[in-house]
Amino acid sequence: MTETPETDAARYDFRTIEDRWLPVWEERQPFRSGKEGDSRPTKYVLDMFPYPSGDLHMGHAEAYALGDVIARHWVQKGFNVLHPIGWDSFGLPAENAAIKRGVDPAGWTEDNIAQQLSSMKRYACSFDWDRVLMTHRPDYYHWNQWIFTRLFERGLAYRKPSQVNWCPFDQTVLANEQVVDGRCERCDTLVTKKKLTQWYFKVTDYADELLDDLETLRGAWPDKVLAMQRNWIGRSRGADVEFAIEGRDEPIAIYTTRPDTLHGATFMVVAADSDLAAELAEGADDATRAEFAAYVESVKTASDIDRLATDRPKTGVFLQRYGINPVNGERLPIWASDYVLADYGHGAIMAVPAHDQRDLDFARAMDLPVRVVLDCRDDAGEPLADPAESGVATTGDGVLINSGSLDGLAKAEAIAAITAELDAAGSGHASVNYRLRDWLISRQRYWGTPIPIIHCDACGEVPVPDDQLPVTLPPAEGLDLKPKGQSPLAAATDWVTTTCPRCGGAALRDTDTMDTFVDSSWYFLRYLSVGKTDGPFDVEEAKRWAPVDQYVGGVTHAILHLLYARFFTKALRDMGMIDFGEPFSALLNQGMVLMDGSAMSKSRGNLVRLSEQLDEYGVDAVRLTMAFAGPPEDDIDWADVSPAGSAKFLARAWRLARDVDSAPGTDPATGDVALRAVTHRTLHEAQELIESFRFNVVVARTMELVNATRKAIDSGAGAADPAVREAAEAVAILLSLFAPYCAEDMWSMLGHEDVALATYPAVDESLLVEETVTCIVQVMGKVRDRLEVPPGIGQDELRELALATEGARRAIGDSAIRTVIVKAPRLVNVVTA
RNA sequence: GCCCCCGUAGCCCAACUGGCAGAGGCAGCCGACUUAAAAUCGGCACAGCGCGGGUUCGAACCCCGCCGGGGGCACCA
Repeated sequence: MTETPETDAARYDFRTIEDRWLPVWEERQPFRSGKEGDSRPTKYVLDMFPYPSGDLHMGHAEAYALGDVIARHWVQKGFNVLHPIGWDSFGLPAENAAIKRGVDPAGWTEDNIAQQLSSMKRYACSFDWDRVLMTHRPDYYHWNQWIFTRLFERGLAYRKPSQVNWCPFDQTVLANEQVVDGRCERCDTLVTKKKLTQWYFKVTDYADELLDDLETLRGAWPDKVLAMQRNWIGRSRGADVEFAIEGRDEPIAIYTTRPDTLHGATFMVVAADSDLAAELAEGADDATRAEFAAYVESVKTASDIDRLATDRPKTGVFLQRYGINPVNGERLPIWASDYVLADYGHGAIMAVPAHDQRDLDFARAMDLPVRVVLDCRDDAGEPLADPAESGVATTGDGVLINSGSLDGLAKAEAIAAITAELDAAGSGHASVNYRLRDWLISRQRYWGTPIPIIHCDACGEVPVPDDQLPVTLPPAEGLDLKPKGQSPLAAATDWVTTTCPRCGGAALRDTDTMDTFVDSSWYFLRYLSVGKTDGPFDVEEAKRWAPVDQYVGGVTHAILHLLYARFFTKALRDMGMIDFGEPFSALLNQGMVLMDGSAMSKSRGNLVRLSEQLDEYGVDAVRLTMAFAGPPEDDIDWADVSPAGSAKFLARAWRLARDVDSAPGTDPATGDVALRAVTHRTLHEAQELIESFRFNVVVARTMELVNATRKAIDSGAGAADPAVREAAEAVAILLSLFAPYCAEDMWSMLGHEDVALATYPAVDESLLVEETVTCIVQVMGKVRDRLEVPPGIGQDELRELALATEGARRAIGDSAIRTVIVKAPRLVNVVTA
């Protein structure tokens, strides 16, 4: 071991630098955004807020690194940037931790928040620390309750009994969105069905708008997310058709997207678990009733397990009842089956086995007739095989046959014709259906927002008056939080027992809590007025800042959270509280951080701890690695990237600032032109690259600039050249987006303060024009020569120069020239005969 | 089954949206400095763009068809 010749101060050491600047930033708070009299134009950059389960992990590190690049860039571009953070702090993990360790969920949550907050500060996130919110605090969920009440008043929050998704492990209901592959999103338990009366938000009222407004986000949101939202809403157009039922006064309505195939209906199917099926079975004989009852029982217990299996054989029960086809008076047997869903359309269908695969499968299983009413052809114009024989339904467009007045028509015409016919006859009409269901928000859990409703025997559901909000959670102490099918709040007798706000009589509080997605559906508005006590947010502040200009977060929320936030935004708009209908004008989805090809997990043994990476390579190197790894949407495999390489680069950049040997404020105009050109080209390009999220390329360009500057110092203009200072300052400013500590230290060595607030340097356009450009000379598309030409060269002049080149002449030889393509100043292509 | 996205050096990734396949980095190799090493500085090599057709003067880029990988939805009538 020998002494290093350099002193500490002359050597890049991330630990020293982090220790130096963290307290300074803590003191200066450069990212406070609510200052009085700030006339800069506004930008709202939002990172999805974290759930406080443990410390920050690599995924957070990526998300916040990328969000920070955007926020910091807009600050340097002269915007008043709002970049807040908070915690999505209600939810099952806190409750489960509480059950497991016997601690208070509130304490557990607050501890984790404190730890994450401190990690965020170390990570140099450019958050405005004056605007922090936490959804588990009464001053936040107060306004969940207030908004709930407004939705209730408008009929957008309502209670209904229905078959709900039930997680037997967590002992709570789940939204459709929280059921993944038939399993509970949280605990992976198979989900079953249960009939319960629950609270819903009427998202379906906005189905059309939620779908149509996606158009306005095209280009600003990832196509993938738009497609997923479109899919989820699942609008389908078709017709409702009424079938008279023998022995029943009322007809049954069915929904179909193919009313043109009405003549091909050979039976009807109702959802086995629907009220309609039960009612129809009631009118059948004893044997049928018994068979039906047994079938329904088997469907209920096994449905979600079996639904996972594809190509499951069709099952069902003939109800011994008949419907009448309105177009031809035929008697159609009515079956009950689980392949028809109770909560889509009318829970009943007409079955056209020839032209619907599911109906055909059922028909073949039950030996029901198949009637072809479409003449379908393959690409060669040959008729397709008879579905009854082949087992393959012909679901294409085809031409109608065996269909009375529709014969000879194509699909679209036939649909129009039959819809008009049904309409005239009063037995049907065009109709629209959605895959989207209303949002079930009731949860039988403790750690959430109490639903602000009082149940009164005399008055029914009575909302808690605004002046009695918030309805705060009773202390967890003494309550058994273990899942038991009923909310733990029900056991808080003193809390539950109350009086009716309307009649003053004895009444009970609703004991369910809200889905935590309610919390995150409007939090972006609460940031604008975190301390406000007389409303959820200030309308004027919303006008000033919202909607969010740039939202950054994981694609895991592509459906749930974004759809709900969009719904809330539209509802709040209709209440007159905001004047826009879409919450997030632009969306960036970062990828995941993997290790060795798969998601990190302790059990898999491939967990990379953020804190350890930060200790080993420093905050800056980790952040830079996140940005440099590739396009932000791509997953990063931590095994493929090199935080050590990033650290090395940062040291190299840092040494530029150390080596600069000219005074601050030196006019760069007299500096080395070649280096200046590189600097200005980099600054010019970087802006566009950042604004199109190509951060990896920005870093690469910055590396080039560092290399060019190093070269200028060592073997060119020298450390005292003004261009070297200009370049080093540009490096510091660009690097501040990715590596704030290193950049701040460089900036300080260069004689300045607060690199985060430094103005993005003006690009000197004159330095961007190149003296000469290389023109490639092709013959028949192959490169044969090159020319150095002025960028403004004319087409004709360039053609002549190119034709005269040695390479071109040799390649052309004796051939006649047919055409010469000239794209001045970069290319000439000679086409020979 | 349906719908999206992606295949460029050993690896991560660029390519002015149709014009010289290579910017940057990792790993590798060589050299300078060093007694030696680390650090640093300088240099080098490596793919013909998943495959096959088509359009074009010209295709990594556009079109068609395959192959491979990833993701979403999935009995929604």
